[in-house]
Amino acid sequence: MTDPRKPNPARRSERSRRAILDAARELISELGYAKVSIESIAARAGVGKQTIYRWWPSKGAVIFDSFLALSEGEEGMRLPDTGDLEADLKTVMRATVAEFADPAFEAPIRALNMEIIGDPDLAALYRDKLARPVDEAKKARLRSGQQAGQLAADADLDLVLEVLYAPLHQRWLHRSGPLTQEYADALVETTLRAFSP
Amino acid sequence: MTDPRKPNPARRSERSRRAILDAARELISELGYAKVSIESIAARAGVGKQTIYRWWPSKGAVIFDSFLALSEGEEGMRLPDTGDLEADLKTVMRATVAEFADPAFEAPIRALNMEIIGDPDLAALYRDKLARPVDEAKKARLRSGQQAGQLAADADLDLVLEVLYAPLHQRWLHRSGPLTQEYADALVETTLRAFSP
Amino acid sequence: MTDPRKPNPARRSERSRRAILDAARELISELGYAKVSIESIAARAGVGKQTIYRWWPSKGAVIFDSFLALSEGEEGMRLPDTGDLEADLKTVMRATVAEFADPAFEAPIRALNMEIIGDPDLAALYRDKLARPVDEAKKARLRSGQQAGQLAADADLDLVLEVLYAPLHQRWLHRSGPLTQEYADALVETTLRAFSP
Amino acid sequence: MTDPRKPNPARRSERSRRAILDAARELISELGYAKVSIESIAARAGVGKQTIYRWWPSKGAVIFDSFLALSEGEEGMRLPDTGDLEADLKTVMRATVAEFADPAFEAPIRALNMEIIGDPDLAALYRDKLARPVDEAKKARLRSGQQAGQLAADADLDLVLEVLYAPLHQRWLHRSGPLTQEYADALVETTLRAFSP
DNA sequence: CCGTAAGCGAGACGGTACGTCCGGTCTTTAG
DNA sequence: CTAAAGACCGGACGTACCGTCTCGCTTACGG
Repeated sequence: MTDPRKPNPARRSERSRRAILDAARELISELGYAKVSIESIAARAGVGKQTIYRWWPSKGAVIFDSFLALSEGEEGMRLPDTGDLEADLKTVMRATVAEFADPAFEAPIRALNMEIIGDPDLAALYRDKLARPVDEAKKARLRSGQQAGQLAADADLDLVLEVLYAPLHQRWLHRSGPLTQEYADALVETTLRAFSP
Repeated sequence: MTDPRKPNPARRSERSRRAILDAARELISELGYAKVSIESIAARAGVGKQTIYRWWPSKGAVIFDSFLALSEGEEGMRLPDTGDLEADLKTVMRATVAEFADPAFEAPIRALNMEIIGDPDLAALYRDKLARPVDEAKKARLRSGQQAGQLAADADLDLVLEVLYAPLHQRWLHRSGPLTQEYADALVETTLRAFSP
Repeated sequence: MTDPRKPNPARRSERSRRAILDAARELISELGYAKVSIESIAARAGVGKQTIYRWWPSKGAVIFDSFLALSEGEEGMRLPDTGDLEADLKTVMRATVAEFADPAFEAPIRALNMEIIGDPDLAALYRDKLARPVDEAKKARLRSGQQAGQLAADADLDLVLEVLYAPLHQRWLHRSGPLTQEYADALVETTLRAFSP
Repeated sequence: MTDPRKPNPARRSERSRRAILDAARELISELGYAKVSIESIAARAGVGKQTIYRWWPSKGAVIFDSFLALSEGEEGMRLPDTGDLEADLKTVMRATVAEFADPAFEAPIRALNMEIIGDPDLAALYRDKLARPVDEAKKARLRSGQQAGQLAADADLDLVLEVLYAPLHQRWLHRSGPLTQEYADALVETTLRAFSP
């Protein structure tokens, strides 16, 4: 017996769903998170407000889903593995730095982060759907390095990831310092020293 | 010639200022950042809305100031220095972990972080008024450890601080893992190994 | 060739029709006209909204029909004819007063009147289907009185009916005075005096 | 001690009040009662919705007040008194017929009547503020006729008014017959015959 | 020491957006 | 092919706050 108050997902309009997620992403890029309203998303998407409220519990959830939709195809994500862990990590970290520097990415990702910080449910969803797959790919590369003797065999890979990425992420979030390639390199070197065999 | 539109700070009512900052902090603790409105702050403080708008440019600024007011007396902050850098850092990190675990601190600090992430001006203010003094105290202890040969002489102390604190901060912000004393210890050990002489 | 947009009455579900009309009357009694929506009628009747829109052009039409259904059997309506016109009219008028006093009748009839006032089409339908049969029965009794010399031979019976009923109806609609049996009697007496031979 | 939830009438903006009442009357004339929304009134008046909700409990109340505002100046209403009651009443009744024929009056008055029928509070207000003054003026003329021996000395003037006006009013409300000057005359003659000395 | 200009509480104002309800249309599935 | 179910677009509802704007009223200078 299903709860009659819940909408029936089978009848959901795919056209509307896409229009809403697209509109959400566009508006966030154009106006910034705070100035985007559910009304403006509905208007831009050519959709009734109720259609948004029927399927999402909050503005944050819509925005979150608009990100999820973006990264839908990237299932089999894989990091470079040249055999040189330090070089590979630097490549990846520099790419992350570049991403943060791109204003088209900046605004929406920042908006997503604000949402996540304030909403535990969204945070959990974020970890499951967006962060974990990426982290697993990174840990796969780290494990490969571990087997190659470039990392301590007993290193806690989650901790390694945090030491590697958290400083970068924090600098970006708080704008507390420049995000340069040198900084990315320094973080890689520091992390590898900390977890050297 | 003074601008007639700018209020005269000399006439400012200290009673109102305190009432507003207190009300802001209380409401944030009770309701969380998002549900606190300027109107509710004014009502709780027994103050006209205009009195808030006269002295603060935004809700974020009020909340920020309410924090500033708290840490006003702590000017001469000083970290313990027993000569054992690792032990001292663990003491401090464990204290930070305890702070994050206290729900009375949690909500307001989280609110402050959300504000800072979204508002560059506030972020700058935060760094100057709140973060820098604390960081300087921490760096002073690190420098002392450096002179004692417990840290590489050429270590970039800002980077050390980031490696030490950012993972903890990120875990808390994203609720991506448990904040335990063991975790605090592990971060200290990892950091010291990374920057060992 | 039939118009494909028009539903085929032959296929109409009698079960649904009754359920809708019953639900409409019940809801009007319970909530009053203004608070009854087509959605609530459909829900109460266990019927899709489309089934209502397929067969009725407006909420008013549904409500109107729900009345029509009630008075379906009363085709051969007939007023008492004891030979004493005044006595017979008083009997009928007192019955009308009693009807208006019954709250179970009050709400729906009031709703019907509001609909009729605002919608000329409905008003025409009302006159044809509901008012005329009753009025004809009344005029039959008046005509009988006319032949008995209790009413002027040239009296306009439509006018007589209006003078007799309109004051009562207006008092009820506007709640501008008490609806008592004395009042009913007074109207009969007044009318008979006005149209005495 | 005043109820703090009630707005302070002293601060009320006269400009807004007039703009709202004017907009309401205009829109009713243009669109009819059912199609006028509070939002459209607010928009037309250049006023925030809250300003309407602050001072009126319902759409009906606004529309009612817009009528009240119209008849504000007509305090000392007085009917013609030529000494010939029948002639004077015919003059007045014909004027009423003409009013009902004017489409500019028709729509708003009809709207007002629908409101009154459905809302007892509004009905009471209507009787006190709009109907009573007019009725008193009419009764004054009737009383004068009574003293001149043109009306039975013991006639209940309220009843006289009802017999005189209710048929006309009902015909108009239900559109159940033509509103002609002959009809007006017939009503006057009928009424005077019913209440002749 | 007194007028006057400021800050103050209160709260009305024009607005924007909220989240809900319903109108009327359209689509899917079952019978 | 009808009917139920219910999603859809649209738009009004009544509420909450926004930031601005008077109101009187204290309160503290400055002539």
